[in-house]
Amino acid sequence: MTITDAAPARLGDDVGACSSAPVDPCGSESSEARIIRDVLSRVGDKWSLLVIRMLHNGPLRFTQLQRSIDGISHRMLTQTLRNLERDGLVSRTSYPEIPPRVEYAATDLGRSLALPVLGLVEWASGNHASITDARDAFDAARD
Amino acid sequence: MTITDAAPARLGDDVGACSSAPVDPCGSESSEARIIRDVLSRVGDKWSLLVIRMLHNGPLRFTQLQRSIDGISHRMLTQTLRNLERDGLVSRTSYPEIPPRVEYAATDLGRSLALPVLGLVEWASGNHASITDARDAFDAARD
DNA sequence: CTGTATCCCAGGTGATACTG
DNA sequence: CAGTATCACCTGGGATACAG
Repeated sequence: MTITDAAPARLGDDVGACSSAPVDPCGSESSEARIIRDVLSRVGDKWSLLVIRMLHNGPLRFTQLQRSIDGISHRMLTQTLRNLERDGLVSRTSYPEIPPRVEYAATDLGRSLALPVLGLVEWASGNHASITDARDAFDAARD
Repeated sequence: MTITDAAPARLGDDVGACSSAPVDPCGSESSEARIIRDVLSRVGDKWSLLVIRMLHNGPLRFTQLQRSIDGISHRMLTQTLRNLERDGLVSRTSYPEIPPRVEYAATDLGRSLALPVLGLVEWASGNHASITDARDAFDAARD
């Protein structure tokens, strides 16, 4: 986990903090980077988190999800659900009735993901204003 | 997600679905959804988190960052740094020397963001295997 | 060294129509 | 109701050249 690995010691060390090693230069950097990007490409798309979040309180049907998530298209909801199902974050239960009924629910893995995600949401809620202000200031200073 | 070169920062563009109620339309739902998407579009792009992470231990120069982050292009590093600076997550200090020297550092806001982000990274590290397994199983069952 | 501008392509996403 | 396929668009992002 974490960030404790290939950290170059501040300024001054100048060139090539890791230029001597013939193999695996810079240690496990790219490995962690890959994990970060991996989780982001999974959860960082436009809709996944919103779906995860909606399913956190209990199963929902396709149409219920579509109504709950403002702006999501039919196609993207299907696609998002497929990816989440594929990654074991959401389960799909189909009832062979007429008309068909399908319920989606968060798996344990999906619910465990919701925890750190909520941390991020909390940060976003708390610092949303700071970001907006900073952005306005930056744009204003750029005239 | 939105990192357009000179984007005029579109904020509340998610209207449409809830147009009837005169007060607090759609409840707090769409508001939270907007915040989630907002933070994700900021941090969920391909490079921002990696930059934030590299700057967590101390300031770095442009070239140091480029060498540290595997695969990032000149253009995207500039662009990512501008966006982070604009949002108050990174500070930029230019020393009028020859050749020019510019140092980037995480702001307090940037560092505070790193915390929940690390939670996500930790989750990713811990559950990476589960996801991969689930995916393999899903793909195998689909033959 | 740092930053900007241009060209260009792959991929994500919406609209729409069709099937079970 | 739920899912799939097709098309068309737009944006992210790499390569490259140029400027300060």
